Amino acid sequence: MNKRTSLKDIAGAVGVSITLVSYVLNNKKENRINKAVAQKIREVAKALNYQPNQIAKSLKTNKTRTLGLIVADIANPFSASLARIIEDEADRQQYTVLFGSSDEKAQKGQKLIDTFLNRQVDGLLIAATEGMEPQIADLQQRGIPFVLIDRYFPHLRTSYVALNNYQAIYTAVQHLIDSGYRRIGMVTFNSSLFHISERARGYQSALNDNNIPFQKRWLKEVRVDNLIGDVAKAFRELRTGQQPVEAIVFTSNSLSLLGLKQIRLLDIRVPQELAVVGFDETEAYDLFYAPLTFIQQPLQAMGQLATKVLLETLATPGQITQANLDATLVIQASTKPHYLPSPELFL
Amino acid sequence: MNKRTSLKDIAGAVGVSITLVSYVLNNKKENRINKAVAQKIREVAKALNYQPNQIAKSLKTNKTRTLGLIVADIANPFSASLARIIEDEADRQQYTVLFGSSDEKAQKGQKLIDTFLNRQVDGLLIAATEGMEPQIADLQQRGIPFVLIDRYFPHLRTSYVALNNYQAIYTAVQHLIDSGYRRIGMVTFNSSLFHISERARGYQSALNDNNIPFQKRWLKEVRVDNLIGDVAKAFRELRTGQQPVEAIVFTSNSLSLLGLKQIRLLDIRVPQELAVVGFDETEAYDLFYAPLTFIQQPLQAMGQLATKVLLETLATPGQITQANLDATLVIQASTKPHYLPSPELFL
DNA sequence: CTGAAAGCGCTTACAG
DNA sequence: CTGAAAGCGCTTACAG
Repeated sequence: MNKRTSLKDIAGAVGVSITLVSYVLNNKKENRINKAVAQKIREVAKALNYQPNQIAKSLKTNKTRTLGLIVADIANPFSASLARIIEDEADRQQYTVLFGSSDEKAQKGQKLIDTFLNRQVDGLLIAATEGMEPQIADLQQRGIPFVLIDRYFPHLRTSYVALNNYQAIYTAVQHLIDSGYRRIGMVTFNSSLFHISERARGYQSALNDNNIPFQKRWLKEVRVDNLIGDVAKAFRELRTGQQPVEAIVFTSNSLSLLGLKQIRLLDIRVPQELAVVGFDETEAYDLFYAPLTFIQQPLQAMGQLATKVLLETLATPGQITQANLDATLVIQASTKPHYLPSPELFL
Repeated sequence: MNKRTSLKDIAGAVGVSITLVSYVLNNKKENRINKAVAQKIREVAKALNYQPNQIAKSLKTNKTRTLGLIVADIANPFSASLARIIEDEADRQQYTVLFGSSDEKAQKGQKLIDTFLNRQVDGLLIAATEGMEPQIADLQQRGIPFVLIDRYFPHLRTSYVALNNYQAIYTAVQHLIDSGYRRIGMVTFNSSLFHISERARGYQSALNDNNIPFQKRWLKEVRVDNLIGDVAKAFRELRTGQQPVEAIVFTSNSLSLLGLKQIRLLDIRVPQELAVVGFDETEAYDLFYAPLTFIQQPLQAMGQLATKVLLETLATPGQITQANLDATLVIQASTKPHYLPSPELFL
């Protein structure tokens, strides 16, 4: 690679000091600098195609204008969409984003944090995994700017932007009950993370508030590392026995996808035989024969707000912002009222 | 943020020079260094939780161990999956990845290139867009290490790792013809990029080699910036008139998804009324009622090879590697032979 | 076996 | 209005 032009090169060419070149190109002390000289410097800089070396700049200023983004898996549409929103918001303020996938492993998460900090990122956006609580507490204690995204730890007083998971699920279950469904199952993750337990809590509260006794066998918790098998098994169990469930709520896009696949394979009629509520908006739902009722996360708001909060924290260290954003329940045919004869029957 | 510990801090604590600390922690000149001193330095470094400042290191060594990845849109599953593979391969060699989305705009692509180069990335992985040819030529001429991925410019002698698009489509169309279909349509992008024109060429060659006269109205080119409307329109046109097509090949995951959505909305029976070949593997296809025949890209190989080629280029500048990887046609029910009565009829 | 010194490309307080 | 100088945290050729 040809040598890049440096401030020194420009200074030499114009016959001034490096200092002056730096001031001019950074638009500092404009009022005190000779206009003609400034003009000349700008011209030469352009002619030599000067591009500042951000590394050198960073070493001096201690700012890299780089953010570190840690997601569970960038290949997951949820993470990828979020990444895109964050990229755009960061770019708007001339920040660039390093990314890494933790695969839901605390150890990989820690490694990414270390790597990013060694690269002097100005701040971190972290979708935390199970077991990362001590690491997050450590970041907090060290005064490193970060914002948790999508998941957070209720016992830690840190900034975060997350979904109001309790409300999201409660609303969905209430909607099912209002539509005449009583035996309502839920497929969720086997995880101690707060956002997951909140979903279970929302589910149970909704049942409870409607005087429907919660049945343990209605709540299926699957393992992330055996998703396909566990969802299939959970689905079978929910649909068999004396009293199969009449409706199922899935609590992530991947769970919804796998659940719908089961429905298709078993040729179950939705909503006549089973009502379904999915999670997240996905193009994939468009291919399912029944338009799906789903819990829509405010992705755009979540990504933008998290980025904004982080950038504000960089400007004003120490301030803590916590946001639980509400989900929207998009109601479609997959949860049509149970007690009404299906319109299809009249065709 | 508390001050990080530097080499100086360690040197001070141990009572040796910064030089020595640097040598020890980088495992250099091991044989000439006093074991006891080295031991002590390591202990203190650990006690003070020393983490090297990569920025300072980079300024000196001119290596950042960072790669810049430019995709069309990180939110697209194809880009996101590729990003994940690249991340893993880069991580294996202690590289970190900066990413950015060009939105298929040459200008955004150029901006990303500049930003990444200013941040002194060691190399670039670029999914080029229409109009980026001069920019790529410029990179090449400046001796900047990069590898094009997924797309390349045939007139430029640069490293690239791409799909053999001609073969991919040819194979799919040949398969349709072998299965008894004659009137075969294709929905592709309206783009001058080589990988797109190669798809059209593969399509036409396959028809030609089988003595099926190519019909202009069979080849639909849609605009990226009006995808939904254009695909719907293209689909309608392919299915109407005197001689509607009997089969359609879609040439991207997004086009396939939109096409399948049309099929679902219009309640077309696949493959009885229309055979379909999709592009890329997507979980979404699992929700479509008919298992889909699709063109499978060797994503893993593509991402890994591209990253490896780039890292090799960093070690041995100037060498050029070009790879066209073959796609695999995964044959399923959506292209069942036309001339056989559908098994369904016997049920 | 060890360390003083130069230098990577910038920024900026200070002096003139 | 302008510039010499220090320094960010490292690496490494060189001297001893």
